[in-house]
Amino acid sequence: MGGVAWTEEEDHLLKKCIQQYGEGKWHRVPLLAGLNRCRKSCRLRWLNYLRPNIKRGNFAEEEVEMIIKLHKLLGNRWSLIAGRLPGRTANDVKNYWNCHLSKRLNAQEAEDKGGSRDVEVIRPQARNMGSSSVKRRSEGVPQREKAVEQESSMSSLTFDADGQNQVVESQEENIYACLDQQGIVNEYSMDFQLEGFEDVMKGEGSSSQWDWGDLLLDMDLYK
DNA sequence: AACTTATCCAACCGCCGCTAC
DNA sequence: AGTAGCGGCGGTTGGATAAGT
Repeated sequence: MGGVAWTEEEDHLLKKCIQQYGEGKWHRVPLLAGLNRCRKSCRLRWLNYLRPNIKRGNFAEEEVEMIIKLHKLLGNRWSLIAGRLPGRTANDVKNYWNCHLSKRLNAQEAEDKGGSRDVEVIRPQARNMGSSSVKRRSEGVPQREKAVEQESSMSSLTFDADGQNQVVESQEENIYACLDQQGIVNEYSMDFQLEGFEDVMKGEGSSSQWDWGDLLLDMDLYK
C-alpha cells in the first residue's frame, strides 16, 4: 500500500475517539485516541473507511453514469462528485475513475475522434462567496485556470440590498434547472439529492457527505 | 509451479485558503 | 500585515493481489 496499513486496534481506537469527541478537531485526534498517526491519516481513515454507511463493492451502473456526467461538469472535483453518490468516498470515486473510467473514456474518445461532446462544460459563475465553498472552488485547479475562474466568478457576483450578502434565490429551481439542462436529473439522482436536502434543512447535513450549499454553488459557478 | 505484468486501492504528500493571533 | 496552525482537497505512490505467460 501507499503507507503503513492501519491495524484493527488502531481502527478501534479511532472509532472510539470519534464517537466520544465527534468529528473535527483532527489535530487533537491522534493525542486523544492514543494513535501514532498524523491528523491527516486519522481524518482520511475515518472518512474513507471507518465512517458509518460507507458503501463498499462494485459501483452500480447508475453510479457509474452519474460519475461520468458529473465529471464532465465538474472535472476532477472528486469530493463533490462523491457527495452526489451516497456512501461513496472521494477516494473511491477517484480510484474508480483512474482504474476504469479514464481508460474507457479515452478509448471511446479515440474511437469517435473529433466527435462533439454531448454535454457542455458548465462555466464558472459565482453568486455565493461563502468561505468554504470559495476555498473548494479553487482547489485542485491549476494556477492559470484559477485566475480565469476567479475573474469570471467575480464578474458575476450579486449582492443584496446592503451589499453584504449574496442573493441566492430559489435554490432548488436553480440546481435542478442546471442539472436538467445537462440531462443529469434522473430518478436515481433526484432521490438522494432530495434526501440530502431534507437533512440539510433539518440541520443534520453538516457532514461532508452532503452539502447542498456546496452543490448549489458549484453548479452555479460552472454555468 | 514459478515468474512477470497489470490492476486495484489504501495511504501518503504537497498544496491551498481560512482563521486566529 | 505577517504568519502559524488547521481542515480539506486532488494527485501520487507502492504493496497486495489477480491474471497472464
